[in-house]
Amino acid sequence: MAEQTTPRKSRPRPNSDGRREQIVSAALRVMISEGVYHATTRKIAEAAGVNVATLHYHFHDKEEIILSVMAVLASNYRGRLDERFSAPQTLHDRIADLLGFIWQEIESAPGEQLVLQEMTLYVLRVPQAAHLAADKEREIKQLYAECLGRSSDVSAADAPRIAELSNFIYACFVGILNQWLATRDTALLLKTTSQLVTAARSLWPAT
Amino acid sequence: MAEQTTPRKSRPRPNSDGRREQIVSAALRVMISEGVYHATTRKIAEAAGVNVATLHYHFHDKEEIILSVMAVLASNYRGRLDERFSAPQTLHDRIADLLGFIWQEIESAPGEQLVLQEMTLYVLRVPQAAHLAADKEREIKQLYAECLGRSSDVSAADAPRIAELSNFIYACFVGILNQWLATRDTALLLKTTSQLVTAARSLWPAT
DNA sequence: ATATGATTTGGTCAATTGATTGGATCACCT
DNA sequence: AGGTGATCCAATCAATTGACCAAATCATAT
Repeated sequence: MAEQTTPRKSRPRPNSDGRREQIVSAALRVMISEGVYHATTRKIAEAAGVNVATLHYHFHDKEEIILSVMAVLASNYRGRLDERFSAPQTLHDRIADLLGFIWQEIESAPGEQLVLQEMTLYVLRVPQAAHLAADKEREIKQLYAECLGRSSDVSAADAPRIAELSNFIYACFVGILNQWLATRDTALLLKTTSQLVTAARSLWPAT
Repeated sequence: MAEQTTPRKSRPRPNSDGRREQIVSAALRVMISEGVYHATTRKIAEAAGVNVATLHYHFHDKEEIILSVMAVLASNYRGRLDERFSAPQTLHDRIADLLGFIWQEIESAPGEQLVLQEMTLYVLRVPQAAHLAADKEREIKQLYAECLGRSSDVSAADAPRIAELSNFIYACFVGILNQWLATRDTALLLKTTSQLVTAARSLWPAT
């Protein structure tokens, strides 16, 4: 089995560098165009330009590929959210900015969002992977909480209430996203999102 | 092909009454325990106690069975929501009551809710059935709007704003439901739902 | 250059899948 | 009783799928 995290080790190896990433990337492309459940090993291999057996050389089985795609999606999202929101801002403004950023993420890659939703339901049916759904929830909520918690007018003592607010925003926006995936009604999404901004602000009475 | 809507016609038939319902019900049971994507014709036939070929006698193909299950789920939901909310009530109270009712629906049949979510994503990958996802959205929103619109302190002229409010409540609660399906954290769902009640009320300033 | 181990490949297997066929069975009519 | 059409079933087909194997290929160390 190949190592994926450390690109170079003491023992030299033939050039399989980045092959896992290449396969995972191809798998994501297939999933975007055909859906998680129709992403077969053959389609993935073809999209990656490698033989089907090569998939099983770098990955134990198909499920490991799927879960790797999920990890990559989550990691990408985390990265993009992290490298933003450095300038000081009031909570009031930051709530609107955060939701605007999330919408921008969706608009720029709607296929990935649909895959992410499919993936969530997928892991719920795999007993040994079901915890990944809850893990993803917790992680994203944590990111939102950090983002909102660093607002200029929020103190560290507000952390618990910020966590509650972040959870509310996250949970509700997932629903708005689901609605958009089903209807592709962008005007409606923007309208509902602005309602969510208003509602979220109303949940934060000044201390 | 058998007729499903009219149980009795002028021309008499052998005893296949209710066979479609029997098969659809078995399909739903399989989907609840194994997921929409793992509901094979053989498992459905076994659960229904009939031969696999009988499935194709009553249904054109497997997809027709799946879509029938979706129709049944939506119809059941519509029915249960409709036969409630007859007593007069203020909008303030009705918002909380509606969300309480929805949670009760989920709690009493969580498996069906997961299937419904899977079904929504399923139809989005079937071009000729993708419109069903948007249809479902519109229908449920319509139900919520009717429910809230019949509040004692709401006039017919408020219809557009009631529609907006209903959409907000529906969209957000779908997100809360998704979170609960992933985490099964009931305490969190109740907390977030009460936040949604507060937020929704704040979106309705008295005219 | 040759050996060595990592990597890739074509070919293949066993299992599962949705769907079909032809005949058997049933209820009802004359 | 015999006919008729609807209904059901055992058996099977063709396609797809995930996984595996033995041989070929490649990169590097010696």
